[in-house]
Amino acid sequence: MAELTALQKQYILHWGEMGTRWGINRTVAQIHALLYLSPKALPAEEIAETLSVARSNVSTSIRELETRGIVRAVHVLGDRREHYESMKDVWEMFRLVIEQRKRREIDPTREMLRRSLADLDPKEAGAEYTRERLQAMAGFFEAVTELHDHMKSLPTGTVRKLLKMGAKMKRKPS
Amino acid sequence: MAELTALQKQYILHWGEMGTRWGINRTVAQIHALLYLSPKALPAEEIAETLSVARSNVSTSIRELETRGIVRAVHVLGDRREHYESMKDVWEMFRLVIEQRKRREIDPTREMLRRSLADLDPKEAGAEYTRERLQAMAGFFEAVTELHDHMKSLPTGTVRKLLKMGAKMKRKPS
DNA sequence: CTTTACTTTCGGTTCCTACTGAAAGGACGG
DNA sequence: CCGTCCTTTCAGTAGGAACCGAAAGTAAAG
Repeated sequence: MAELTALQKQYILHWGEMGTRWGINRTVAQIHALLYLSPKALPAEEIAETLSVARSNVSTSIRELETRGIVRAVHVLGDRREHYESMKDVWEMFRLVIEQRKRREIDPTREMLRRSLADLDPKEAGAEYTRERLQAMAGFFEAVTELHDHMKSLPTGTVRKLLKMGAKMKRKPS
Repeated sequence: MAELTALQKQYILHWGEMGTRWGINRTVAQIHALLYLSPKALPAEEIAETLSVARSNVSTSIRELETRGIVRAVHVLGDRREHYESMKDVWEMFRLVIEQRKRREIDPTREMLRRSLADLDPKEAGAEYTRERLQAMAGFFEAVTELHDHMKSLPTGTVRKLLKMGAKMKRKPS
């Protein structure tokens, strides 16, 4: 994996670029792409060389990927260095990512909305209208949460099926 | 709406903060929050004052919200200024956002993966493994796209129902 | 046609995040 | 217990996005 094929380069660059659009650090995303394509675990040193980034940068990035649970360290006999490998199950990977994203992007707002609705003083000017708006918004966040909670308890395969089913449901929408 | 209640302030600040986590500009998100809570359309000037941001900043932000289709200008009799109001249907709003997000975050990768799989030279070193990885990844992106395409053709109410159904499906997963 | 009210564009500044290189911090082998 | 190998931490820097205020642009009113 020391030498990258044109295709691998393209994939890694693209993934890095997309990462930024998903709010993920470019280097982090690139490292993930590299590890995902690599048949064997790689030491940090090699990652740094292959991607031409500072060794320290690799360290912090790997750390983030580890916390997210999509990269882990493995040990190779006769080598003192840590080697890193990416999770290969794509569906499971995105399940993780989505769960984390929900925690960061959905839950806080859902709670804020609940609190707001509880705190809302009916005597306040325009309380009527405000309540209406907040409730509409809260409805959405509650629904998303509910759906997510059900899905996360299912194994990967089932989720895949569920998506397929949802796709078919179009035909008899009633 | 010139004077904000504590609750409204809280909502606007929170929404702005969340915006940054969703990759949306803080000011843009705040303006949206303000308009969403406002019973009547507001002129840019008033938005700027209420949020304490530069008038020009409001201009560009409003523009972005307009392009996304979640804010529009309306005219008030006897007033030369443009007044802006937010879309109030939350579900429709997120449908828009998700669609745009998909265009930016899913489609390009899906295409890249297709191209890569087409270009993949079987004689290349490790082509076997690379193909396997790419295919797994592509499978996910194709599934997401398929699901989205079906959903976007449905009216808001149906999507809401669909989500509810998905939630129930847990009980008989077969 | 000119004035006035309003909006947008644009160059410069500020702020924030990502990245580097150097130094400090483990841990293993001898 | 010292030296070596590897990893992490940290302060400083560079690059980019957001924001401001001034200037230019547009359109309605008189």
